[in-house]
Amino acid sequence: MTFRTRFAPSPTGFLHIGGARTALYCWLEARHRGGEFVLRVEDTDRERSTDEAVQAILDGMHWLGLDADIGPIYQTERVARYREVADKLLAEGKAYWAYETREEIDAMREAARAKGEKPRYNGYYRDRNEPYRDDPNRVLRFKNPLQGSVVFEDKVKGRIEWSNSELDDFVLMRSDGFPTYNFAVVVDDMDMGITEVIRGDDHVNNTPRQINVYEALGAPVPVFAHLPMILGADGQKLSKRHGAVGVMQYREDGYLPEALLNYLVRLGWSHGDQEIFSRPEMIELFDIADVNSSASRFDMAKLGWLNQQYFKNEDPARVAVELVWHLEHIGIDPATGPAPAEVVTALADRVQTLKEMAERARVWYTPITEWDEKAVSKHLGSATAPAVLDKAGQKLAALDQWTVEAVHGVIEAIAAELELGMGKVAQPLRVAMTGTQVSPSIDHTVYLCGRENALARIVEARSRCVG
RNA sequence: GCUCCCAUCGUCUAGCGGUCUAGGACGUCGCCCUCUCAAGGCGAAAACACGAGUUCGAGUCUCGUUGGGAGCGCCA
Repeated sequence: MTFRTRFAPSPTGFLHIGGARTALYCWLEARHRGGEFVLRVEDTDRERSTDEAVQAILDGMHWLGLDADIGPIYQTERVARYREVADKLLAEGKAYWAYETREEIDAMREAARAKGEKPRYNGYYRDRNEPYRDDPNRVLRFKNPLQGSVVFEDKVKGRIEWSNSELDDFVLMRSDGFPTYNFAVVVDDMDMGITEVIRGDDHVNNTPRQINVYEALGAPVPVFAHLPMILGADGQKLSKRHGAVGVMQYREDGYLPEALLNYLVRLGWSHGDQEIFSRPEMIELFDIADVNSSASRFDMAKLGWLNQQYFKNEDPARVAVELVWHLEHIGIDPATGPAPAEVVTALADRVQTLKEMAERARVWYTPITEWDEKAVSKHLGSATAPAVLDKAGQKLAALDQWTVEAVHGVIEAIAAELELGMGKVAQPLRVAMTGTQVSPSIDHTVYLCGRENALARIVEARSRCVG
């Protein structure tokens, strides 16, 4: 039997951070065990499912590189199959029709709650053997065992036991003829040969009833692994207000998919003291059984740090591909300035997101529009600034080759000839090149401007000198 | 209310009865380096929720308390 996991999102919104981690763990577990990864879209809620959401999920998975071996499979396309299985359960006396109205069900629950009991369906039609009626309220309910308990060994939570007396006869098929989640998942996981179910721990409560359905169907019960939640930085459930955004938002915000994945894999899982994991390493080392059983919080600061680690260690050409996307996103034409890979090299240790990187790269692609007053008065207003700029203009114009090293040599020569410290040379030049007093090392800053541009900016800055 | 789950530095975690005067990472703070900003180096502060057991010995096992969370739908 092939090892098989599945990721089964419902398309009622984008792929959020918790879903992304679940998808990652399913994907890793399948890869690690040499099995297959199935993507199944749980769209039986016709009210809330949208095509846009389906697309958003697909886009998110693609961006993260979590490719499925099988799927996407859509549940709505399998309705005939659910009806078939439902009929079988009905024929075998393992399910029955019930005819209560929603109001009656609500009243039933309220009454139970009032008595301090768990709100449940009371099984009124369970043993009545009433003939089938074509009632608009009719639903098919599962005959849950009355006695005993359900026990399963969760791969992350450990042994969980549930008394059948806690479970009621839940709905298998709704009055509209569509299956409920608890029924559809079982049929699907059975049909698709899923051997390991990895999902959020908000499903732990559903597991016992699902196991009962597997058993009623005579199907093998898969192994379960329930992942703890990911909370917001404040320890509260992720909401629209703090961080419950789609993974594609992380792209917009300037994070590399490899950094997000690395962050996510370490959130709830670890391998000794290791923090950085390449994709092959994750596949090799990941084991769902090593996942922590407690909830964790999402920490943007650490994500930022990791993102920067990738800026520093990945091939600049790779990061440049993403940078170009961001440059274009803010209206900069990468063709109007230095090679993006060189920008990556210059800014890698200075920013944590591609968004910042693109913003800070702006000076090399577009003319300076704003001059920081303080910077100008402090560094262009000094007594030595004019001489520095004049010399820089001459020497840079005379350079044989325009390289970072050559530019660096010019700057050192100026400092030596004028008998000035590096600060006295670098700062006026920095203001000339950028209009501000903050930028990467001065040689890179000048180099990235390009000779023509650098010389023009020196002229412009010279005119702003006091003397 | 009922059922289930969870509990080590601010955060992510290591720890699978003795090697824990609890380790690493992010963040924070200090120092160094330094052309700005960073990055980097060095160092510091910082945690076993509480209470009973079991045991020669408990962060590690058991129970309880407290505190979080999830579920109790013809949502998934």
